[in-house]
Amino acid sequence: MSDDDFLRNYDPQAFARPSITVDLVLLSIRGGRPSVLLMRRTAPPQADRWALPGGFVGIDEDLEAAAARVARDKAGIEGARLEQLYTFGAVDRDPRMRIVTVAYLGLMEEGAFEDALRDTPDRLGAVLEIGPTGEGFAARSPRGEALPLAFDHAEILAAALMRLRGKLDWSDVGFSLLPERFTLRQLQEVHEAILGTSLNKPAFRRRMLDKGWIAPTGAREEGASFRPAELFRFQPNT
Amino acid sequence: MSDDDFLRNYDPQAFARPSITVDLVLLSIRGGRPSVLLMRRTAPPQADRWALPGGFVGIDEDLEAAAARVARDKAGIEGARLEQLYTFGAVDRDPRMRIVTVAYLGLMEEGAFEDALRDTPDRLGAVLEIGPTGEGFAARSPRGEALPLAFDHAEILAAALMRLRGKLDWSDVGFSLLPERFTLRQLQEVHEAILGTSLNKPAFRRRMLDKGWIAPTGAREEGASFRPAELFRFQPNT
DNA sequence: CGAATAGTGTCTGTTAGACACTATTAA
DNA sequence: TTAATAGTGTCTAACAGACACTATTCG
Repeated sequence: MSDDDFLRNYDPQAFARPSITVDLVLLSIRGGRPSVLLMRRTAPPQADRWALPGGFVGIDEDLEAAAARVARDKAGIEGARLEQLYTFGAVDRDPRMRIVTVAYLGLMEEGAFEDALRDTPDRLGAVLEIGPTGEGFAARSPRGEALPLAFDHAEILAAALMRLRGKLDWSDVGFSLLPERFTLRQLQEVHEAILGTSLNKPAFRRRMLDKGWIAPTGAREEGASFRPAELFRFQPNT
Repeated sequence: MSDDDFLRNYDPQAFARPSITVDLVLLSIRGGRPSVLLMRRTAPPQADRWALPGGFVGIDEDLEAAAARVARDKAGIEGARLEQLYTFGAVDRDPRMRIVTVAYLGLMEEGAFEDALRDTPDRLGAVLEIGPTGEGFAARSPRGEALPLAFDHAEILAAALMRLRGKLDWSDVGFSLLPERFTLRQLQEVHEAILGTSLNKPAFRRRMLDKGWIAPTGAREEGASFRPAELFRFQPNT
């Protein structure tokens, strides 16, 4: 930024400028399907459409802090793994005023996600569908009805799922979607849900064990009606 | 965003809000090394430090349009491949006022980059260095002097180079750094410059040809003092 | 014991690195 | 012909998919 520009814009009131919000894709794997928290809009514009939880960024608030605050206050979620996704700033993305939004992806295990949905009629865990190359995006209610989305939130959701897919096999994002202790089968189910494909069991096990990211706990699954699987935990690489 | 929040913030003057800028990492491979355009700051704060070209986002201007405008007006560059990188919004990243900046990565071939540096004393093509895992970042003048960077621009530059590295082998970014017709050796040099390693020639050729991204033009290099190499061009996958 | 899932051994095809080789051009 | 680089053939090691197999636990 040159100083000319700076001086012309120093007075925060002097020129009209966009507002900044954060919007959150709070995602988990529920029943083997990728699910995100959506809120029903109760007033115009876009009343009765479904929207991501979001909020304005405070003047003295870091972007990550704003995302964490929105997750807590609007969605009742703490402890999600938050990661910046992309910034959406099309001039006409909100009909009311110019709003640039920084989208964050928040990952959590199924239990925490379910807790956040309790007793809240205007909140829902939407199932995401998307084709192998990112085409054919849809958000559906758990019963399968297509959900109309507000603003450009379909674009944000598609970007979130594609980001997850891209990072899944070289980063540790998959573990953020599981409880602290998990079986290899659960880990495979998470990967299959995100990728939308089925995976080969021996190859998956080998790959995961070779990465050195998981350590056996010695404990085993409880409550299984047949042979219980070993429980592993995530251990960042040495 | 809930309507409560919306109403409290509807009046653009009612609450203090961050400003939005775009900052550009305009990058090319020059002499086999990754180089970015930096501008010397001539006034406080951070006078004599080196900064990325940037500018405020207009109230009726898309983010991409702002990035293209800054590339043209501040750097004299048109036709770069622009891609959103990351949004930096730490509260104290600029000492004057709260500024959230959306960083864009702009790639171009060496010739276009050289043109942009002509006759401009306060502008420079800085050579970037970074370790294999992203540590040890440095920006140096072509003569090798370390360049002090303004604000959080070292962080932005490191993110840019790591993004390039990550995308290099599955996307077509490498071709944006080459002229329309290029030899496989030039393509390999671009990859080596970005990755900071040397690559195996036969393996590299096979991989590139197998991807189906390049097509022979039939023409050959001119002016080589020995056997001239075949010229290829980029052709998006069928 | 039988059902059902956990977990393994092994074959095969693909791909990358290494290295030596042949091919082609200008001087 | 020679120097120098373009371009190829082939061996080997690493790794993923496929499939069949063994192991373990509950009822």
